[in-house]
Amino acid sequence: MPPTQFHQSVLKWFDQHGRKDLPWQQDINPYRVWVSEIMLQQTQVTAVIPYFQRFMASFPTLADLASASQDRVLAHWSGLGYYARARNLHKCAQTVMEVHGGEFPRDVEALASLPGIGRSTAGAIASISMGINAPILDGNVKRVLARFHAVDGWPGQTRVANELWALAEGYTPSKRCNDYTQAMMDLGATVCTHSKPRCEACPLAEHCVAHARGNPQDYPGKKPKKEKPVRLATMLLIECDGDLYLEQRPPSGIWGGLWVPPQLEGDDGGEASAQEWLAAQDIQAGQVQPLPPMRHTFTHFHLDISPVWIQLANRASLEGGRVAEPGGDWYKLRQLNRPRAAQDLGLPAPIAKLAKQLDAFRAPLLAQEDATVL
DNA sequence: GAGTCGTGGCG
DNA sequence: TCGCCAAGACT
Repeated sequence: MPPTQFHQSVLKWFDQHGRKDLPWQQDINPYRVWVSEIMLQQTQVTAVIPYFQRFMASFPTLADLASASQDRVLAHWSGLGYYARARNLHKCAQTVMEVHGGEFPRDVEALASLPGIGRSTAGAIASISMGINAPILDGNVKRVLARFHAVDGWPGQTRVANELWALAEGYTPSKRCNDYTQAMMDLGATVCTHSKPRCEACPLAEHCVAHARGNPQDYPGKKPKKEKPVRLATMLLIECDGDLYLEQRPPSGIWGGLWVPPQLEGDDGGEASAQEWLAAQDIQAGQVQPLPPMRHTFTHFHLDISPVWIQLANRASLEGGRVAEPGGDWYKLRQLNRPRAAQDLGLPAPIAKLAKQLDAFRAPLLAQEDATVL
């Protein structure tokens, strides 16, 4: 099928069925498109929309983002995952301000050299917000092209990726490249879906090899799977008079820069381990009580969490035992559990959940204490 | 090339 | 409940 016919079919379909009302499709400019593309990496549209809205309300321009603190940027990312995206986003904003005079370079390679922007994201920003003829190859486009040409193999392999990039480049039109880019993503997201593709609604079905073979679901090839290892952690929910003690994670790695309770890694002893830890730290605690364990699954491992609620009579008892480890701070549970937009703190999703559980756990006990006093 | 890096939804 | 996966990039 000649490229001209291919993109004409796709554009015609887009005019009738494409999405045009997503938040980042309004008031299009490189900044908004860039933020949306970063948020949408490995993340579905429905999850991104509220984050994008809050983000734009707080950081309307590139300059606003560049001058914000990393903590505040991470707080706006809290719950969205892949936090390196937020750290790179912040760094990228500052780079564009300092190196490019506050304007994104109108050049795909220059875009791709910026932090957090790879080849595909650079193509999306360039085509959608600048009208530059540049191909993209995100998960949607990979799926559409792999099926259309029945490309065998997993796209993680260089050979397969090169093949798909060549196809993507060959089909990208010089006119309406912005609509074409959006159209291919829409087609992959709404018609050529990974399970139960709606081939009857596809403008390319007539010439699609996988459709002709009757096995579109077999493309693209699946990534070879591996067992996810299980890691253990006892999380110490140290609480004093409604405040929770949290520490900031190191700048890179899991939950980099986010706030979490002290944890005993590789240990699921729960209450017993917590007691041991308290004794070793020479900390006098009040009540020590286990909360229901939870499993949190990352891309490449399971984390089995044993939360323990540790009540302290006063904060000094903790500070006395942990003077060697500064960097922690106290946060009001009530504040941690406010709606996300009001938060000023980046919390990983399971930690936010734990904070809520702890609050719920404490409520009836507090009521009981009040009743006893009366 | 293989690992690392989150989270929520869905079958 | 559980595995798979969704608008990838970086080391």
